[in-house]
Amino acid sequence: MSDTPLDSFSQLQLAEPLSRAVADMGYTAMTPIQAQAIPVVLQGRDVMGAAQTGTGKTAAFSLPLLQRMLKHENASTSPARHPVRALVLLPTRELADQVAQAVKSYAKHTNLRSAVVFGGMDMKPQTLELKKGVEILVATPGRLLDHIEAKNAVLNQVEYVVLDEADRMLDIGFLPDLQRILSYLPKQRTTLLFSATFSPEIKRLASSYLQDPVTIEVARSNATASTVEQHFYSVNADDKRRALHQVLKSRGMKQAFVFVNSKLGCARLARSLEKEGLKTTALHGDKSQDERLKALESFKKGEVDLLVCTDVAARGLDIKDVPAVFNFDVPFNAEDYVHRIGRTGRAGASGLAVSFVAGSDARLVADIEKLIKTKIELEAMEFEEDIPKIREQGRINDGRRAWGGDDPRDVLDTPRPAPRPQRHSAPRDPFFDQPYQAPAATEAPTWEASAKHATVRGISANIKPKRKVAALFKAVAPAVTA
DNA sequence: AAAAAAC
Repeated sequence: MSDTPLDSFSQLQLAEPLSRAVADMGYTAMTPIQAQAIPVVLQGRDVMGAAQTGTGKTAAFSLPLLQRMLKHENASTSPARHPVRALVLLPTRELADQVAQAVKSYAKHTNLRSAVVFGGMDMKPQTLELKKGVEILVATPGRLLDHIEAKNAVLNQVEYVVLDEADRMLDIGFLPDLQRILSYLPKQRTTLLFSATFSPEIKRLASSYLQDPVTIEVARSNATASTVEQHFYSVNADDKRRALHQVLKSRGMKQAFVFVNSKLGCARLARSLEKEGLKTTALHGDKSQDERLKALESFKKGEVDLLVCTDVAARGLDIKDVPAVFNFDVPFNAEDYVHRIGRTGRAGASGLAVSFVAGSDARLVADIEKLIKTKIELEAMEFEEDIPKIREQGRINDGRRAWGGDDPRDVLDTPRPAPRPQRHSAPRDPFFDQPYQAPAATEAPTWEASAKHATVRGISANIKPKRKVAALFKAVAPAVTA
């Protein structure tokens, strides 16, 4: 190989059917991960590849694999005319679907066949395709094991394995299935791991699955794209929905991902945002696969503006031109923050990532700060509808609690009165079923009340417009962790 | 604290 780095696909001298496919897609220049990974994979080496979200990892492994499969005919004397030679594993069904489509388009001028199998869909059509024979199989782990055990998929000829979102595939929830799948594969093979995030522990674990790997790290692993503008607003849990409305309006944003930590919370939020007049759909793992694919499709087509979702949508989904990502809840894992906000600002586009931070999220925000090695400034959210009121009363403090935390009684462990039993059948969840209504001016909390709240936890009642996470954490942590 | 992945 020459010492000058390659930067265009034409320099790779890919087989004609592949360079034609690349040209069809309008690609000319390679991204850094592609420029570095493709030549290494072409040499047949194992790879652990880390690159920021949205920088073309799929092409970085698909193209050289296809190239090698074209150049090196399967020499085995297997009775199967089309044994599975390459296996690509992914942690979610939607992602498997997406990667399968990409592989298909790169392979469209070749004779290589590909198929995708994932759960939630009828086994039969997948079985038929597998029986016809495919060289490239894209799959999620559970359904693949079903097919292996039903002898629909025979993997003893596999030459290449790709674990996309590798750190997720190696985490505790997936590892048992993954190990079982790998036990069906030949020991002698090429293994490729790709992700935007690799923790040191995962790197160590990963290396036990690789033979003499080449580590490729484009930018720092765990880095967020520099084109994404990130904000963290300290918002009372009850104010998150109107904060969402306000940011969308003030930034003139139309489409956005809205991430929520639980499936139930996801369904509820989607429902109330819909009632509040936003075109919304929900994507989470309690929906049928049919509904999941439909939700994603309608978001892609722009039929809905908001995709309210759980972390099922955090990784890999490549939807063009989504301008914003909201973390309605701060994610439990800092890695997921990197992946979530990676849904915007893809392929060099600009993007906005807004996270709503409640008081009990201080630790999570500190974790994110550490992972992305970036100082996070917590910002106060000023609501437009409150500004006249604030002026009129001649105060800057609008009476909201100094940190957007849970009820202070929770923190202080004060017993609360039991909720009144409902006499009549009430809506299942009054809070989420009601559209947000601005409180009447007379109901505005007094300054005294706010000062009392604030002194209770030792934070100045005068909210500074920007506060550091560290300060917040220091103030809140003892009470929360106690 | 949850989600994801098989029926």
